[in-house]
Amino acid sequence: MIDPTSKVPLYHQVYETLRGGILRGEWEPGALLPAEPELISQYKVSRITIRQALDLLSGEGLIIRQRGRGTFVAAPSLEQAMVRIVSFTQDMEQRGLRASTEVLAADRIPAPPHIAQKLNVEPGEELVYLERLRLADGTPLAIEEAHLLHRFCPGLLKANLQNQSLRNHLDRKYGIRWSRAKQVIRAIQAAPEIARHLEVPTGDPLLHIERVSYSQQNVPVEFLRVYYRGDRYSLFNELQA
Amino acid sequence: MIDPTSKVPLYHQVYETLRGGILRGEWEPGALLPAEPELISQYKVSRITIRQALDLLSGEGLIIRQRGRGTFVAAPSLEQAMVRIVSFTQDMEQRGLRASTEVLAADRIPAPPHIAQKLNVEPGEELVYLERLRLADGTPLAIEEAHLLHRFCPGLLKANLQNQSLRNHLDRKYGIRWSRAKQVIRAIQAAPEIARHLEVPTGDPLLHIERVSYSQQNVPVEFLRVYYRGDRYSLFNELQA
DNA sequence: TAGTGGTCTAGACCACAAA
DNA sequence: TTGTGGTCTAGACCACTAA
Repeated sequence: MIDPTSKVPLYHQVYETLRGGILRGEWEPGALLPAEPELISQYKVSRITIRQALDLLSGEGLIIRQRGRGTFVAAPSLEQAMVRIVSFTQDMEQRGLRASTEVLAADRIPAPPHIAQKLNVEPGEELVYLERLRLADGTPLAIEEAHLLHRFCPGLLKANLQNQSLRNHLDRKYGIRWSRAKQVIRAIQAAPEIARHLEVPTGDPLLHIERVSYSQQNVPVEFLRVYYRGDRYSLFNELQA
Repeated sequence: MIDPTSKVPLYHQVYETLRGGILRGEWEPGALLPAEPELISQYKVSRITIRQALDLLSGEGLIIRQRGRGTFVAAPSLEQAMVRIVSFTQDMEQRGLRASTEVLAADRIPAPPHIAQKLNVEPGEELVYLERLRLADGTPLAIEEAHLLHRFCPGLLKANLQNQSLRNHLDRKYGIRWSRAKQVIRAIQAAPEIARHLEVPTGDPLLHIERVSYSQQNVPVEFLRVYYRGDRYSLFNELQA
């Protein structure tokens, strides 16, 4: 499973392997991971290398290590929505809600200047514009306006995005996976159009997030605007000294 | 400087020492830290131990390591406000604004049930209540309502908190330092009283943060509510895949 | 007592940056 | 070429947990 001749560091290969297993759900939350000596013989690397991989997982909050007991898979937490790129569906699951989606608009548009700038392309570059209403337990919770660089995902509009996650589709059809994203969080008033879709009065407070997502090649590919109903959505995080 | 007989791990002592130096500003942002071999001879520990300390600092974003060049002190970023416990003054500095404060209320009150619960004490326990208007470049930006457990900071109300940071005062007089904090971020409407102080219309959107801060003994000591003007304040952060 | 993760060491080779 | 940080090893002792 681990390739010692690869240019990817061994500890990172171990990390990716374990991380994949955890995210794919091969171990339930709370499950005991193999002990360090077992991982050593399984992957044929030294203890320090194994521990380097576990350190990464622990730093991400994916595992919990307890001296004398073992290493456990952590339960996904609400705080992950502020640290990790999480899909709407995953986010809702963690909150104990059922997610559904309604596509409001799907078009090809030329990039307006301010969006072109965030995506680091020329104004007028062709974008895929996707506007979706996100519901939690059947009630409107958020509106997402995605702007994707068309040249990275031609033909995306032909896909059925009502029932299929955009994230999976980008991965499977175009090989696009996010590596990281930067976002800005604000409180704003609901514009009439948005308010109507979210079924709140115009002017109600919304939690607004603007996010630029970068592909694994570290290229900005998506500019996303999300409007969450202020009365139904909040963010959690933990700060360090 | 490093005590090998201490029960605190060596790497953590090195980490604390370097971290303190960086936070106290002994190195300017962008400054070159001593190279690893130098730290080894300086602290008389092995390279792995030094690197363990540097890994922590790097994970916090306090340093940037570049192969072949060296290790540099990172410039404080706006994103730190979402990862680290940052004072209002520090936050404003990073945004290029001048911070000032007006004390609106300072009292001793019995803990209301919902606050008592967050602080893990009985309702009625005595609290120090401190309401402050925070200004940026002379204009109202936020209102902070702090609730502190009185028994940890008796006599706090006698202090001059107009010109002195609460954080420094708690540290110097009571030995209270925050180790971590949990917070919830929401978008809400400005209530009339808050709106008046912030000089915005009632009902305007505010970014609202509720935070419980834990002392180094891991005891919740402060419950804080902050109301930021939505038009003048936003949060930044970076997400990982 | 046996097994777990936590800490620490000395030493090695590598890739990258700068002079 | 020199010095930097990046990776990796084998081996050791310790503290904690659970049986």
